[in-house]
Amino acid sequence: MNISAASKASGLPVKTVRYYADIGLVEAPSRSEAGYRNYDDVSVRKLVFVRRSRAFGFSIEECRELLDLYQDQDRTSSEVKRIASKRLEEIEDKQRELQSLHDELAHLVTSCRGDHMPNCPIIDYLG
Amino acid sequence: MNISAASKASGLPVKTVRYYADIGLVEAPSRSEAGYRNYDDVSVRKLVFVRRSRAFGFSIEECRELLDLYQDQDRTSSEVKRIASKRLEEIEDKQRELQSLHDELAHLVTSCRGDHMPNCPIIDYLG
DNA sequence: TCTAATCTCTCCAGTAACAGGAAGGTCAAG
DNA sequence: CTTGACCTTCCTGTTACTGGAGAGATTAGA
Repeated sequence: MNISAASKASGLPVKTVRYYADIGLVEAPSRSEAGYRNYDDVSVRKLVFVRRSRAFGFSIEECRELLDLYQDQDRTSSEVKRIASKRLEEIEDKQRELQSLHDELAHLVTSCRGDHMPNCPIIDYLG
Repeated sequence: MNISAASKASGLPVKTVRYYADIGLVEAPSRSEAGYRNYDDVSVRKLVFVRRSRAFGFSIEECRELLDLYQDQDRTSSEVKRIASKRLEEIEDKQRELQSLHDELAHLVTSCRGDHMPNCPIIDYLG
């Protein structure tokens, strides 16, 4: 399987697949005579794993840890849960932050008439 | 007012104040004989304006637009409202995304026992 | 007045996670 | 045999700063 086949199978852009190999996250198991990367099903499964992890917002380093645990038959689920819980807390923090930003900005936008006059509560608030 | 005084007055780090001058966002009105930046109240007000705008998540380019409108006596509030509404929509998009991530991840975390066994629904889901 | 500490300056590098593009080799089809 | 679609590596750019080096300026204290 060359890189574009692996790209399609994993759902990641070719550039990203190559990048993950560069940083030692998911490398192609071998190279062709001409130097082309050869991917197999195992590597593609790892790429998919990383894609899904990234979709949850895990950083590359966290993906590396999760990938290690994925491959470790002696892992404990508590290790996985710790990483996931940490991410969940980050999400909740971000949600609270966005909520307060939203409320404040929505209030300002509502109170702005949005007409041809210069007077604007949004600008007033920022200035 | 030298740069550290402006930093304190605006609530922005010295590095950031210098950076904003570098990119032509908020420049010091003058320089001392030795080349030190001299800030005045007007510039500090602009720095505060940018700090508050950034806190809402406006990009530097949006801050530039908002700052222009701030200083433009002939602005229309509709221009301001358009930019703010755009940002508000981005926030709402992000909120929806985070909400679905949260629900999914929270479900997984809840269903993971977090014990010494390798079996883990989080890993199963990602793999 | 000398000195040491604390400014300030400019310039360069690094961050996260890729994306875009150039230059050049490879492969399959017609 | 050529054409077009691949593949390779390497370099640059993205966002909004932050950290640090090296060097000059200023200020407080002895």
